[in-house]
Amino acid sequence: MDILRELRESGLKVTIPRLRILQLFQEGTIKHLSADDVYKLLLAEKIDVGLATIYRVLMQFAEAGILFRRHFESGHAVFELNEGQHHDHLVCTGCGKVDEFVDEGIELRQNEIAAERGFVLHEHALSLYGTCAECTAKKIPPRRA
Amino acid sequence: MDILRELRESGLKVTIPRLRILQLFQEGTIKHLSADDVYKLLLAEKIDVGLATIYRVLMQFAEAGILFRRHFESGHAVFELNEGQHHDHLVCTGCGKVDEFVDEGIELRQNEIAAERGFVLHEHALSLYGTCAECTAKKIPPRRA
DNA sequence: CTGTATGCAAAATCTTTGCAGCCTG
DNA sequence: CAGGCTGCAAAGATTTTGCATACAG
Repeated sequence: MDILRELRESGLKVTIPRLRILQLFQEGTIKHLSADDVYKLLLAEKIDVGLATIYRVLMQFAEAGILFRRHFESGHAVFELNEGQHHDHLVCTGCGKVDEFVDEGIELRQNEIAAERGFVLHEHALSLYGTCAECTAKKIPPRRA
Repeated sequence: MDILRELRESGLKVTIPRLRILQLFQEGTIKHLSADDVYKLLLAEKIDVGLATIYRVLMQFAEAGILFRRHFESGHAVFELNEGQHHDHLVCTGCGKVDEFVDEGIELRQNEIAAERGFVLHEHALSLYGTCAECTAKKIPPRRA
């Protein structure tokens, strides 16, 4: 199993919480999960786990490069699988849906801008906030800033 | 005074805390301030103010469109003056310095991307994280994710 | 005067840490 | 069997809310 290898290569012991958490992300049903989301999902599976463990595991996964930690405007962190391919986010403020995209042109300009200012870029986050087609149809108003 | 008008137009009474907070941002010495930054600055000015008031005022200013509320990777919110001109951020993870930029090409692509997906865009945030020239010279390593 | 705004303290969130015992390798 | 891992509870950090009093208009 590929999950096992990923854990071992990070020097992490294979435990029930780690396995289940990683599986949750790899299933891909919901790509962006907060610590609390994960907690609730595991409890629903009758897995006896503490929130503290979730936070510790998510942090370790992020440090190991297995997951990314994102901060949308929500005030709390959400995690998503690192699938190699970098991408940016399009967040619907109506229903919370998160869409992903990549744009080569934008990536290039970012590097140019950083270079012009003498910055060595090691990460970037582009998030677009809007109302998706369904929410527009339902006339759900843009969330206030 | 222009500050007074801005407050009155938002239907907010002109009080010492509001005046001082708005002045802090308009002075522009530091463009991005957290609630706690503002609190400390006001205390240093011998102004008797509570943290709760700062949060309330910052929130009201953000709702009135006077300030923007940003979430960089720090886990807490920072505010900056709404100077009309939209811009994005280049954050140094070494010293915390925040640089600003605008790129017409990126703006255009963002709108196209949103349109392609049926989103009505009402906001976006692009933050580049890197190491600035000075920190690179001092060999300050990129902060871990 | 009237309704807002404020300071203080308590509560609510989200996240991290300490600790004794459990489990993987 | 040793060291890492876990759950629980407590502590931290940031932000919000309740309430009586103070102040702007």
